[in-house]
Amino acid sequence: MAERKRPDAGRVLALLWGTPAPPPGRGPRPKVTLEQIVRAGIDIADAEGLDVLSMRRVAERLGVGTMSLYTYVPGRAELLHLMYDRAVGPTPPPPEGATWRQALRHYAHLGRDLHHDHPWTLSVATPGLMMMGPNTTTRADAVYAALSPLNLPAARQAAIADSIDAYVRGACQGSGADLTRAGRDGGFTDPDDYEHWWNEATTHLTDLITRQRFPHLYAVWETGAFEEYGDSTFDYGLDRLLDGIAHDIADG
Amino acid sequence: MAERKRPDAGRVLALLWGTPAPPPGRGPRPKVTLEQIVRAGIDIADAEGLDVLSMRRVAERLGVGTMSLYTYVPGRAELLHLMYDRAVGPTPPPPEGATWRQALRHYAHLGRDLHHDHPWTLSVATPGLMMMGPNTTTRADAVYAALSPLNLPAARQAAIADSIDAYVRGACQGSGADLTRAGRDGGFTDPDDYEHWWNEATTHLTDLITRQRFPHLYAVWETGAFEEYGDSTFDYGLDRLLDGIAHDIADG
DNA sequence: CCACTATTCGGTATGGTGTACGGAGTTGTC
DNA sequence: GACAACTCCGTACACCATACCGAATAGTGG
Repeated sequence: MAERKRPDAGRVLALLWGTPAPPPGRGPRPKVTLEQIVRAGIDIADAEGLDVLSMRRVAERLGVGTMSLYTYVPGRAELLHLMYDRAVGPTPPPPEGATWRQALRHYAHLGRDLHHDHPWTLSVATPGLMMMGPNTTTRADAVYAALSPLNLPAARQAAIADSIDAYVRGACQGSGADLTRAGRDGGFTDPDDYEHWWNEATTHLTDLITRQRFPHLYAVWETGAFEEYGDSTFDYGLDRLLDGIAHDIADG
Repeated sequence: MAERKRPDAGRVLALLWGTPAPPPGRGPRPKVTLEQIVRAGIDIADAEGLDVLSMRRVAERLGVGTMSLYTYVPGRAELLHLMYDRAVGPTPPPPEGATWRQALRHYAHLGRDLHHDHPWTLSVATPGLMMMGPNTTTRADAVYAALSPLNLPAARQAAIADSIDAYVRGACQGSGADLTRAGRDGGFTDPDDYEHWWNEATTHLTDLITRQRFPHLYAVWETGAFEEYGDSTFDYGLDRLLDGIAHDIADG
């Protein structure tokens, strides 16, 4: 990585929102499209993780020279933004007649699915409005649409939406749950290698995390509760958060 | 980055938990200590972000050759683990006589402070037990100690602790709040540059995010609610989550 | 049809990265 | 004094993003 190049807000927004097919220009026929580049990037990141996603790799996969990509995309950082918005994709509506709470739960699950299917989104997401592409924006609008019947002050709506988003991101990132991802992030190519590493680590850890030194943690650890993180754990926290929000709204 | 080296669980755990001063061995006097290396890494990451933290930079700052670092640390990834546990540091206890809820809130704020003071911890944190150093473990034990009087099943305790941790991480990561960090992540060195970029971006965004296309998002956006993320927003979600947990516990 | 011009393609070069390897030098021990 | 263990670190390699620029291409105005 020899980055450090200042991004161009206008350019990346134009790419995110821009018309899909500019009229065929003057030079040689383009060998690839922006669409293909973004898709190739997503494929690589899905399969092998963000840190092997290099411009060379993308170009290779498309059968073009590395530098040709720069005709379509200002650089790697901007490509990541485009990938993110495309990975978000369209936002299916909540079931007909859903309450605000069911709708928020629905959108939270969409977020979880996104991070599950494309784990690299967790590393790209530097929130703020930096990367508000059309799909991301549409999804945000849907969330506020679900909240709007409640007639809450804007600041409260934002706080609610932010809280849920924070929980979803954090929960997906955390939890040694997805062993494949954890292994990949740790530098393993082969999941079996990771399995081995994990066993070795826990072996050493059992020598260190003893009942004497860490009694309370140990009590939970020895039940194996940490190895059972799954959808139900995700939903537990989400439902508590929604409970709390519902209670706040009812009071307020 | 030409990483892809499989980490060594035993080695990194030994470094994390190891005796601070091994007896002076046989060769030349060491010019640096592990302690100094870790501290230098933290200083650089705090000041300039994770992606300018290179082995060369660390060595430079300490006045040693780059490769000398590898005498003390197996590689960059392991250094990050060491930095993380040291950044966590000791865990001050909650106020005397605190309820479980006050204690959890206390620890959540400690987490927020960590991520605030050392934003790079958010990028390092690949949870799971990969990097359970002594400080991290101590903090986890403290959290379970706060929960233990409630006599909840282990799985429930884990779900509660995970939820709060998820929220804290997600909330710190999210929220365009910390402009300094956001700017640095975006590739800016000078905060003024970032300010300028931000203004340009919002100018363009106002053309795209219109009342017609995104009415609900627009309604919140136009109040300026998104620019006011701060401690109170963090606490809003945290308190909702704690409310929900309290309600769940009371129900049995 | 020709010249021009806008545009794409991509080779080369620069300055960065992590780290494998191995030699040089230093120190405690026998 | 010899040896062994240890630290330091120069060199080398593979990889990265990307600046720069020339070559090739195709539509357009004359």
